[in-house]
Amino acid sequence: MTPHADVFQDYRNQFIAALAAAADVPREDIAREVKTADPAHGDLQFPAFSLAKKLRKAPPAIAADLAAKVQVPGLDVIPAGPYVNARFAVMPFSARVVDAVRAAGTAWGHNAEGQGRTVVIDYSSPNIAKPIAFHHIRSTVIGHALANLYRAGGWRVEGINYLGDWGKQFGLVAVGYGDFGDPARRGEMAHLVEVYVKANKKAEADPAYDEKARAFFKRMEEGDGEALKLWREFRETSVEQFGKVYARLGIRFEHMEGESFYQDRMDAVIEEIRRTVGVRESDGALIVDMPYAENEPPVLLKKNDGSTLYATRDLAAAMDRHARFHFDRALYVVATDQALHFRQFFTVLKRMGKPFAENMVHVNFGRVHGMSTRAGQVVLLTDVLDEARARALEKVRENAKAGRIHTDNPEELAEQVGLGAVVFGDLKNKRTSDYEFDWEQVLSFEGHTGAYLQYTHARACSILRKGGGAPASADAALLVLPEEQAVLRALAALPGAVRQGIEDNEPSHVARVLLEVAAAFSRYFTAGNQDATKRVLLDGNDPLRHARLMLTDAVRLTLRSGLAVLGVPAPEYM
RNA sequence: GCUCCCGUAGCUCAGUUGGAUAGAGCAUUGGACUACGAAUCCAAGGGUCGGGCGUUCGAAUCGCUCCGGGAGCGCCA
Repeated sequence: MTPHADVFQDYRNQFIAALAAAADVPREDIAREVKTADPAHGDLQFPAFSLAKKLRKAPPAIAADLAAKVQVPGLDVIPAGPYVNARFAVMPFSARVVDAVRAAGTAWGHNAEGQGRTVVIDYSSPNIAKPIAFHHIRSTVIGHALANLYRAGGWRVEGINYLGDWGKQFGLVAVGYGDFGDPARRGEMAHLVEVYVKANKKAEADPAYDEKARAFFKRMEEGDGEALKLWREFRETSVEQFGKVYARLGIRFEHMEGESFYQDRMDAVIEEIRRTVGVRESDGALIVDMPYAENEPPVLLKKNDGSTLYATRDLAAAMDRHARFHFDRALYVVATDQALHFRQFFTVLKRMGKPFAENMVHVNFGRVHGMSTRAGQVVLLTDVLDEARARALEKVRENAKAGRIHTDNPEELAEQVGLGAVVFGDLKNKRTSDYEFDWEQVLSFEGHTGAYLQYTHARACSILRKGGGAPASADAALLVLPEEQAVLRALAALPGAVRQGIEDNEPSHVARVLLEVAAAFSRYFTAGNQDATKRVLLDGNDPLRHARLMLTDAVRLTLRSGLAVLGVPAPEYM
């Protein structure tokens, strides 16, 4: 990784430096204003309005003046009204992009800025014994992509699956098991979920039943052997099931933990809070004694029966994680619903005098709406993945029959395509926006979907196979077609998307760039249908053929690299 | 009721943190396979950026307000 692999950023920095020197103002004043331009105008634009007051001149005059002074090799600078526009000259731009991509290979887009820093990412973290519905895909897939993203940024990543394996919901399952349980289906996750749903419903209607569940959990906290034995068994069943889904998604956590991990530290944590912030009793419960906004609920550490709550366990876990990993950043990939909890939880840590609380972030995401179910039940994640695989398989068979593809393992390919559709479907939008669940949309392989990226990647691979692979060297100066220049610009955007993705904890930045790459390359290779001179695989030993193969290889590498970050498989045939 | 988030094409969403004529996909209509594989591409129609007021050279983006939707608001996680 050379420090200047981000070609786009290099040009931008040079443009800024030249403008600052020409206008005799601090670089920061210019840097704020320089944007990527509409392709019709160029690659970079600087609106001169902000200098008008300082220089006491009209913006168009400033732009004209600056344009005359700014000289950067490889950058064509043109004044246009109040704007100073700049366009990358075909050379050296083309050569720099192609060289950078091929030097980095499948690590294209990566950087080393996080070197020596550690991020802890709490993601997926399902609640054991609660329904594992489709919406769990969000924390899992976003967290996984973030883990990959930070690794691509040079960070040390400690991914933690922090199971919700402690709390009243276990009491509900245990008590409910007596009434609704089927011993023959004892080891089935789906059965546990059924029991939970029924017990939860009953508890909502009957306070006495809820009380029984609470009492069971209290027994767990007191170390009751029989209660813990049942808990251990249910936990085991759930973890086993989760493992299958994670394997399918290609996810491996550095740490598999759970709230139960901290049960024996509750007293010490509460004692520390008592010493630093203060605690007090309220309606029989133990709460953190600090100012609360009107209408804001207090942070509860213990219920009136003495058992603990998740806030208490989260506090213990946070301190433990900092002690273990000395993190520079800690992410909690959890739905927006829990915003209040995290705000309070971080506030308590700050009041306890923990500076690391400043580096903790609630990476929130929106809800999944409209989960209209087929049989009136929750939509399970595995159901969606199965359905996606089934639909992809139809398409694979169809294409194989038509002679378009040859694969010796249609099932595996279908699984990859189905997975790509579901995973990418979740990651392509900003994580904070709500998610509209729609079978047709989630399972779609047409348009700008996961399959689109995979297809484009497979096509690039196909062209390379037919063309005898990527050449050792070629002349990038020959890549003068507008279609080729558009592809190059898309490729050059990946490093910026990775950096921005880390800054915003937002995988969709990478997803968007990949769509741009695929769209630009798709336009390019279908242009060859109409106009044979635009094809990659020209006859003979044409230098242009070499240059285009090299470009195709760069596309292939960019898609592979980006898809890997998103956790989407990239098959070579499709 | 209070707090926070959201409202952009018929539908699902982008919109470079205040910059030039608001963009994609789906759906609709028309077109491109004897072709580097059509899970693709091209074209067309479709917009008072929820309404109003304001801030300034400039607003989908910032502020105020109204309308509409969502979430959270003590012993669940």
